[in-house]
Amino acid sequence: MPAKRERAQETRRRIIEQAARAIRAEGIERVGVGELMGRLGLTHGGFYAHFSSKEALAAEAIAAALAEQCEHLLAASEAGPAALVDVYLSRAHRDQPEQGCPLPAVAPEVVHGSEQLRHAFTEALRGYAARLAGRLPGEDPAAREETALALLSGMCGALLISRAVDDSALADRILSAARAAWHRLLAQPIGVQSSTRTPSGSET
Amino acid sequence: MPAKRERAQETRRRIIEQAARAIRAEGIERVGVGELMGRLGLTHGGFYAHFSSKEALAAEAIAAALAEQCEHLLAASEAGPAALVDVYLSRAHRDQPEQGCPLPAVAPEVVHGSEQLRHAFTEALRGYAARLAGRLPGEDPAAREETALALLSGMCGALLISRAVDDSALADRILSAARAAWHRLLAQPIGVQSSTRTPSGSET
DNA sequence: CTCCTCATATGATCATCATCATATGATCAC
DNA sequence: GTGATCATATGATGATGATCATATGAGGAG
Repeated sequence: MPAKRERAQETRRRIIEQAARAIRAEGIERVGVGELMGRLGLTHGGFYAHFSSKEALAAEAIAAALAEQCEHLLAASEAGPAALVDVYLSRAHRDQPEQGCPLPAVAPEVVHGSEQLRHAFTEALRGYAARLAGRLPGEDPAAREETALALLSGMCGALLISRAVDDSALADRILSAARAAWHRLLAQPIGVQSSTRTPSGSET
Repeated sequence: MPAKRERAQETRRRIIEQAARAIRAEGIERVGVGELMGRLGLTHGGFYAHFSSKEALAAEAIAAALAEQCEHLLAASEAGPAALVDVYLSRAHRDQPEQGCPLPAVAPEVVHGSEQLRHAFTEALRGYAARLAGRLPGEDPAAREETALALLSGMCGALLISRAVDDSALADRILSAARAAWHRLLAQPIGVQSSTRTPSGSET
């Protein structure tokens, strides 16, 4: 009975895909199981044939969204780290959360989530930062990874606040200010802590 | 009948104060009206004598929390902008969200909140950034305000991700990496956009 | 052709929660 | 002291939503 099983797997995949979009746009808690299934032309009942709980789905959806966003950023960063910043902190990214980075939408909910959810989030983030680090300037791989963590979390915050704000002019200023800051920072690699080393590498 | 009215005003104040703490620790949606009143030794019924809705309370509580945190940061920044960064991105701040900055906890919920809530948030944030800007290095007031926006949103993101993560070592790395990044940035003022001006001022 | 299996649907159930309607009981005016 | 007033309490109500129990119906096996 391969046909049936394939169909089920395909449904499962579609649920994750849809959840990955919905969660980024609305957050985990605001997306109901029934609503999610409804968007796929299904009903709520079948959900638990695929996932043990809503949180289990959330964990998979977050990982999927992070991986997708990571690919997107890696592609953008082929033009250099400045391009990466510009893509992340763009108005397009701010205004299309369902296609973008899941961090701003889900991080606050992960804080209060189950152990399982937090672990899935952590591992996905680790991979995200590690891959991004390869695109950053600097010689020391450890320092590049620190930079990646600071950059990701920092840009995530700017995007989040920019989305929360009422006034579009202020929202734009937040984005452009953050872009300027990170452009500066990436122009020279960051040493660990406050120890200032001899700066060396510059662009990719 | 002043005694009665004073009592009611005092109760109202206590509700806001308690909400400001609870919201920072758990987010708006996770804090129920009944639970909140219960923590004050009251019951849920009287709530609507003080506030027209839960969101109205949230708007006031967020503004109160932002103002409180602003005072705290201003005090810390008397030792210079680096101290401000160190206080915000400290483990203590990460581990005591109910006493700290409301941005990481509430921003994601504000994004999907009512117009009223978003507006209250925006105005409070504007004041927060403006006051902080006074403590930042640089000659141009406009540029200092840009820096304040980038700094606030960026640090908020680092704190948020640090709280979400499972692994305390990784959480600490996020904080220290962000500290290093912002120390660097504040060592020289940021120009607007990517236009590079002649850097001038340095520390406080 | 008939039965079985499994993916999905239908229809509870149970909990949580914001909100409102009404009751109570203390404080204040007279 | 006695009645009015208002802050707070008690007790619905209605909505939402996760989860589960059971039904259905289309494949595939014999």
